[in-house]
Amino acid sequence: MSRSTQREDHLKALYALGGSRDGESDWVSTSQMAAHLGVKPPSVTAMVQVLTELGWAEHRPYHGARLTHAGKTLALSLVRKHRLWETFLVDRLGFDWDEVHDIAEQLEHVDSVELVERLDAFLGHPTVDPHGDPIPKHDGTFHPRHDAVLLAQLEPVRSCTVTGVRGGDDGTLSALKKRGIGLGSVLTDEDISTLPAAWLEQLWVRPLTQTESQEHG
Amino acid sequence: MSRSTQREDHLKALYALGGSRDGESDWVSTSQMAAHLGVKPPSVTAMVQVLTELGWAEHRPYHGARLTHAGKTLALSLVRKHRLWETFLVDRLGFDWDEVHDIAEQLEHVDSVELVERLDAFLGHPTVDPHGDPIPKHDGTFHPRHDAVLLAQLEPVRSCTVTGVRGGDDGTLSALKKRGIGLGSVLTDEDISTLPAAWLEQLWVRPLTQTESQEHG
DNA sequence: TGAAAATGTTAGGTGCGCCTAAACCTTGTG
DNA sequence: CACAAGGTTTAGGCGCACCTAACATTTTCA
Repeated sequence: MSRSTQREDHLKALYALGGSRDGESDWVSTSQMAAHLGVKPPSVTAMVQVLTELGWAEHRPYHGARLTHAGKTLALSLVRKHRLWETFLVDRLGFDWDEVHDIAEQLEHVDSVELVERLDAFLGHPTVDPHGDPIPKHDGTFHPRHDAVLLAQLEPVRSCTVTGVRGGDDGTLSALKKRGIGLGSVLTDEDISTLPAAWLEQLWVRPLTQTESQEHG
Repeated sequence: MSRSTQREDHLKALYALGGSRDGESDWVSTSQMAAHLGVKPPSVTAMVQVLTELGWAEHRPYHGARLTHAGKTLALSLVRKHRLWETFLVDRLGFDWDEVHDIAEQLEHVDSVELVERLDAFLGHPTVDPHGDPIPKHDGTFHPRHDAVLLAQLEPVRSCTVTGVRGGDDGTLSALKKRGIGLGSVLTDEDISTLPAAWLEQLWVRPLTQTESQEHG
């Protein structure tokens, strides 16, 4: 990979683990990042120091690292590329949603601003990727996610439609597929009670409307 | 770039410079490759030795290197990827034909057989890329190039249509574009006599049919 | 509160692709 | 036929990202 691919991967890890709240990102520990990236903690320490010198992260030794504003902007542009490519792979090339992560991972490191913008236009400026995750706009802001909530926060628990999967590693995705769960799937109360607890924090859902509820009894 | 990107680039250089005749490739000198790849000769020597160990090239010290059959097959799969991506960039994303080389260079190193085959299908199994160069099929053979000949071999010289550009570095391509020459351009006898001599070896052309000749006086 | 356990960083080393400088062919010429 | 000129390979280093082992700090809980 090009010299900067590693930097980009660490930046993305920081974004993925540090939370993307409005305002500031959370502090992320070295070993968390190491686990996420499949390397050993000392490697992360070294890389985080580079990111710090570049002004993309700040590092409190023994406590963790987090993105600066500049770093977050950059991370968002990577997320944007990743999700646009995933959309291309699924919508245009017909891949399944659980097959595209690794390929998009490689495609997202292709360096050309023009390419991203043309791809975006070609796809019709999509607002969410095939996993239901929102695609950042060119300026780094998100299209608002309408009425979706995490399944764990659905109160009271009732029937709902799956609108997205948070995180979205291929393992979870194929497990979901095996159970017949995809974007747009309808989950009944009983369905929900039989799901692995971990998934409650991963599934974005939208409660069914009155009409929809009737159709699904 | 991933560990193997360098190997792939050297392999492609060997293919590009060694000629793609049916049968055997020509011997290519270390410094030729070095110039082509933008590195120094000793680096090429080292890499060629690696390719030799992998069974992709043979090396006669002080004389040069050439592809083995296995190496050629691999090189062709890279050429295939490159040209399919170029086709995508021009036909689907609307890039100009002289802008796409560098981007395709990066895209071609993405590692996924499935991706290439789906891209091929998505593009409608094209037989030539936007420069008019033939796209190798999955099995490494070429679609036959119909009646095209290099302009230098056009005998007798007469009006013709441009069907391809050999080599196709971005410099030559934009020079061509500046003179209004692209795929499908018609060149008259006079046009041809004013072209830089170097281009005669680079332009693939097809003589005009009777009917076409009349239209262009 | 003061170890022991858990976590993070520094030190030192490896592989890879690249470089420059020096030693080594091969070739063309007197 | 020798030797100068030119291209090629070997020798020796460098930067980068990674590792393991050793050291430093923070956290946990008796």
